[in-house]
Amino acid sequence: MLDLKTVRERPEWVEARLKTRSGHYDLTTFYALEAEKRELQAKTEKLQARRNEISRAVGRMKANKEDAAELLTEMATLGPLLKETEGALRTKEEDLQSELARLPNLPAEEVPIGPNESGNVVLRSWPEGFKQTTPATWTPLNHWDVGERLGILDFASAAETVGARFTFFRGAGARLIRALTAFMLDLHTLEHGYEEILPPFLTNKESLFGTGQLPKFEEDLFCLRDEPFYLIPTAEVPLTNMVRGQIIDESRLPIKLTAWTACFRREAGAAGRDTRGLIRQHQFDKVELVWITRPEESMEALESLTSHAETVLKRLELPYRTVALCTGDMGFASAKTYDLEVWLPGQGCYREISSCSNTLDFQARRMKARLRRTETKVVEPVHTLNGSGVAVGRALVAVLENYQQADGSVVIPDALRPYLGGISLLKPTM
RNA sequence: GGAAGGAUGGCAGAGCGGUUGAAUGCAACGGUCUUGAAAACCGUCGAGUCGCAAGGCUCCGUGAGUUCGAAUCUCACUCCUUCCGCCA
Repeated sequence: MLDLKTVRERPEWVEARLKTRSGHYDLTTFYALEAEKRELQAKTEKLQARRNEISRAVGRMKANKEDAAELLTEMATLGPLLKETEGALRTKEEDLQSELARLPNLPAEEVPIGPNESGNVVLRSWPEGFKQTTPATWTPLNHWDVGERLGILDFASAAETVGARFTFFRGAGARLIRALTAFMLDLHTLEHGYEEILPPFLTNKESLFGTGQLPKFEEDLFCLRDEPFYLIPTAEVPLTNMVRGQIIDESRLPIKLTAWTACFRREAGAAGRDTRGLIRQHQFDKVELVWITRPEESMEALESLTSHAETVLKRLELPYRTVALCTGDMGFASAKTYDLEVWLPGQGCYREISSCSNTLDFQARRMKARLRRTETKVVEPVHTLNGSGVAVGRALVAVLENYQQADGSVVIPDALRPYLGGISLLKPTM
């Protein structure tokens, strides 16, 4: 949620910033609503003040056994009028709020301006001097071919029992998912200082509003038929909402949380895209990183958080690059986003494996998550950040494609071996 | 699922329908005292919103109702606690 004051006081700046995003945002109805609302508010409060005055006077007169008939007559007309005005104000406020809630965050000043992903800027690649070459003597396979030959990915069974965009991981495949998850959680908790959380995989409307998935992106979510719950599309939702409604002592910040969860997405707008393989599933595992910070430290925190996600890929020795998303490609709540894209030799391209965002106070305002300054006692919104550290399914894709050998076998990355009970090589079964 | 109780400020915990935005305690902050600290004492101490300001208005789980006036009365809902049943 944008700060109402900023939107009101710097309209041309806000509009210019919004214009750099994809989609167009017209603020004229917003400003009209805002003006009407303030007028109504002034009127309502004047009436309320009078009502309070009268009831105080009536109380005093009754105590003194005086006659309050005249005041009661005034209330007879003022009462209904007030009720009507209050109702109108309330409606207007709701309209205004829902206008405001539909506006995305303003991109930070340093974010490159661009219309879509073509405007993104590659900041760095790892390892340095990495060449996107493929072996001369053999052609790397797609991960789904690698996985099926190893007997660890079973798409057919999933299609049968559930439908498209689901997978059964079998044997070493299931174990690899578990190993990747444990490796990432250990890294973040033991070396990067995060608290591990195991949150609920269901959430409610309020939390989804807090992080910005609702009201605009309902069609991306799975919801239950008989209960008012949604399946989480990312652990960002429960983790960030842990501080919802709270006033946190400045001394307790930053709060750094990590969690493994399954994530559930409708992928409603992605029909026909990435239909094969693990890249775009309705359910996938992800290790998430969330920071709750003081405003002045959030941009630095974004660099740390991103480096923590990068460390996962470095330890797994997976080539990747770090990309600054441009204004046209950023998510709704984000003010600044870095994507990590991992190299997939089987497909000959880089694919997103992590997305790290600073939402500044955008989610905090929606959640009413605030901090209290130690010195001044002033209360102000916290800043929230989130990032994947990293997507587990896509990490498996990257391992399968990068570690495959000419004979169809897959070498287990060193970092994962402690989690795989000594397995160091997966051999094809067919 | 059944029964009972509860929901008030950072926490604890009062609150005859009318200066109660809310006693009291703790915590916190400022000060006095002290070489320093502790203790003691004095003071400050909820959030939001409108306004240049003075000041006004809103908020005691949520919504509706009764009333001139509701934290306080009525109804519905939500959540929490305890007991019973069921259950991974």
